[in-house]
Amino acid sequence: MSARNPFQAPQVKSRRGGPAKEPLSRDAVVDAALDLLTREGPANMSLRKVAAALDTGPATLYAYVEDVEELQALVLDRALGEVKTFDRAAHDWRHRLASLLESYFNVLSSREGLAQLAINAIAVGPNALRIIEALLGLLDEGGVERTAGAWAVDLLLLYATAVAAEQSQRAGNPNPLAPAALALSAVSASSHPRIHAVREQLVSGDGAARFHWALEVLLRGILETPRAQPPRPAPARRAGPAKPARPTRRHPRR
Amino acid sequence: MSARNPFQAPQVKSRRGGPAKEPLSRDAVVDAALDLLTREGPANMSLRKVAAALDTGPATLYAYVEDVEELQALVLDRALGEVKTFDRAAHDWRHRLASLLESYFNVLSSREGLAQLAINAIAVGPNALRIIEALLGLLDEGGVERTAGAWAVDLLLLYATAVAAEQSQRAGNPNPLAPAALALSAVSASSHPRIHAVREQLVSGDGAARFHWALEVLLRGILETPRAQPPRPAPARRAGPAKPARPTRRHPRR
DNA sequence: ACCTGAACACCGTTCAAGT
DNA sequence: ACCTGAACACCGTTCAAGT
Repeated sequence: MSARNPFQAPQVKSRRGGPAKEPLSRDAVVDAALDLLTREGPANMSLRKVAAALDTGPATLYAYVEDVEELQALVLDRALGEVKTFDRAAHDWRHRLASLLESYFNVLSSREGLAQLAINAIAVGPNALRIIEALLGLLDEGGVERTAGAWAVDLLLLYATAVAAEQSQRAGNPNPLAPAALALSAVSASSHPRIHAVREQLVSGDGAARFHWALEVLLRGILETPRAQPPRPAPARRAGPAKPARPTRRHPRR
Repeated sequence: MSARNPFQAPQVKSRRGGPAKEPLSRDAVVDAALDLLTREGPANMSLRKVAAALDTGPATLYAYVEDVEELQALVLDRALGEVKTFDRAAHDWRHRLASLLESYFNVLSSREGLAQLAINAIAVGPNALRIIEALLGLLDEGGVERTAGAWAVDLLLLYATAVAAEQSQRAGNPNPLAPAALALSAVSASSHPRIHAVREQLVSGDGAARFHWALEVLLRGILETPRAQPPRPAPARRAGPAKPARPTRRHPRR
């Protein structure tokens, strides 16, 4: 808070590139940071570099931002502004949900280091809220019960975030299949036969196919898994065993 | 520092605690680092602190370790040695799988910062391989097809790791429900009605119930979701919307 | 009162000099 | 040949002095 009103400026002063100083603001700091992240990568989004980009000393930023963690959270949410929370082309709720998560995933993947920010900061900025609200709505439309919906949103975002982070950190390495793939391809067939047998798939590059498969996995599971505590009025007994309710499942094949 | 030991006898090199030098080794470095992580937290597992704990200068460690990233990977795998890959009490493959993932989750949660390491490093050390091999075996036992099994292992570990990281970083904050819960509880009912309705569950503390619910979601989904591309020779048509054509760069590298 | 240069207490990594 | 102190190029954060 204490957000200096951005309209309060006396006059416009050449804004781009020029070293001419303009009054700082929280927004300007976040803009500069996201800009730096986009153009120069995550290693260059330090407070000092951001300050330098704004042509001031590192101490100055502390007037607008509590600490570096807060700056990162603000940058993340600013970037999440690009996530499209609805897709007017898709009418089926499942497709709209897939489309939303894909947009989220793509935005996180669009800048190196952004996904890493999303993992470290629990996103609760205005844009994160917009995304969560939309996801809850879609799941509700799909008939998912409320609490399960809340947990499901967490699970879906966790997954999309983690995959984005995993892939983008691979992107950081010059060699796309650097040490991990190398180690896996070297696994001996005798000591680890199953890994050996699927060593290709474990590191497989086809991110899109995997992403859609996992989304399908998550949605099916979410639609079919009731919470441990069934929604019927419980008897006098206290709330419950930590253990999952009995599987009750046939063994589906294929 | 560098308190020269007055007892600096050319004696046997008393191994614990004493500043008497013993020959370093990669193992000793990893041990010291894990020890530091366990006792002093992730912020204190810097190369410099590890070197200091071993009573030497920071440059010395580079004889045993490529860089800090490698050290972190080694520490992670050392810690993963504690994961129990089989549980003789449980006979059902589902329970054994749940038990294994729980053990993995518990180990990552046992030291602050460990889960964070697991997210950043793609785990391919010997203990990670042991865990992956065991998971592949369990899924095979459950009738999951090979490639789906490989993807499923990735998904299951990703989830367990992400949850551990999410929770442990909450643990870092003095107030367990610090800024995230606060922000969520403040969400207005009019602008975000669905979030408002489930604001409790979104941040809900009952980690165990959620973990089991999610595991159930993942397993059901995995068992019931065939891969997008059926194993028959595909016709000319493409399977999906097929996101971006990947760069296909093939630099020999290194 | 506000702003910020300089200082503080750290990093990871490199290198040349000492043994 | 090996080891490592010192140096280099960075961090985030604090504070006192200057305007």
